Amino acid sequence: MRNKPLLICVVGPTAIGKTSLAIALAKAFSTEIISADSRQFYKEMSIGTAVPSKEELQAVPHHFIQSKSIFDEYSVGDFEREALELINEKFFPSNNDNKVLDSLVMVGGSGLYVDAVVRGLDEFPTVPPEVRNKLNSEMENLGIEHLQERLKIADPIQYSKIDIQNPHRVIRALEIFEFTGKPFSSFLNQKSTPRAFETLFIGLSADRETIYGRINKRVDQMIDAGLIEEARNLYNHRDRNALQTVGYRELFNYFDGSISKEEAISEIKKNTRRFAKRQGTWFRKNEAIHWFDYRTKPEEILEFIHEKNAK
RNA sequence: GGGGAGAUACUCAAGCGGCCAACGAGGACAGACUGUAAAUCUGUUGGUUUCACCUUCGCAGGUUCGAAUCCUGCUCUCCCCA
Repeated sequence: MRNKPLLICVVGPTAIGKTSLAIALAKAFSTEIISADSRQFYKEMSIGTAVPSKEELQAVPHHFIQSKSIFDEYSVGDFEREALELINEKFFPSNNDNKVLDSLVMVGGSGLYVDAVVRGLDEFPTVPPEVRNKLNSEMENLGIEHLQERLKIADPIQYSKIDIQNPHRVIRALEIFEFTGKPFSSFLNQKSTPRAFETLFIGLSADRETIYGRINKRVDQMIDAGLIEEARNLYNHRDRNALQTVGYRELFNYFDGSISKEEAISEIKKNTRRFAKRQGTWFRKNEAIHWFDYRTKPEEILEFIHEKNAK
């Protein structure tokens, strides 16, 4: 008999079948689903992010799906806080009338978001967007070298640790310094917050060819389902961060005439394949994941979880 | 039938006597990753016993100390005139 509740994390590359497995598991455990998918959060996007269908959403209570707007400022940190709060409330309700759950299912292909909930990030203050905007334009005008030099002085530790060629990394470290006056590295490795639940990772996998085949097929289905219209309605907001997303960017390029429709579609496929590759790289190094072939019956995985959980 | 242009690694494409296993781009593969993460960035991409050697630039010869680069013939592709 275990003493901590269980968070079952379903991970794997895009289009592998995480959604339906998660639903099967949640049903079996009479519990609910937390989405750890950095793009399914947004209510303005649905076809291109492959959010669960109406039926699927009705079958099991889902959290975080389409709960935000692309106009919101939303980050992994926010997600970690909100998800933890929710998990806590489900496992240890503050109100005695609420049902106590002893397990929850979390699904998602966003490695960093999953890890944030399971392992936690260090605490950083929220930096106002103007700080980053300023750094972005500084980079445009003066080049990355200039920012690198600044970081070298502001935070030599981080400077030697991060990929200095990567603007996102350099700017992030600098924005923390700019806003707080303290180096980014000084926020690292604060006290680790222990989780009040156990985590069990279930990974779905398939050989490369299979994944790619599924991706190609799914992209065609998205187009048939009206992705082009969905993207067209968002075209005016194409600069929003949430819309820096595979399936939308390529169509924006089609709308402004830089590529043809056919090119856009094959670019979506290509970029989705690359995305799946990066997901694989991220998850592969997580040794806690128990991998299953994508065709494995949910019952079999269920049995595995029960076995594992009894120990 | 006559005239012209060209054949370079997975693709496109530079190179026009030595600094070339061969610029660059694409693609593919691999990797990184603490609030932009479906983002962003990095590396590799002829072979091997990998700080060295071997085999490559349509094919076969030749010139040269030395050729992807020059010469000859052949094969194929494209364009123009008939």
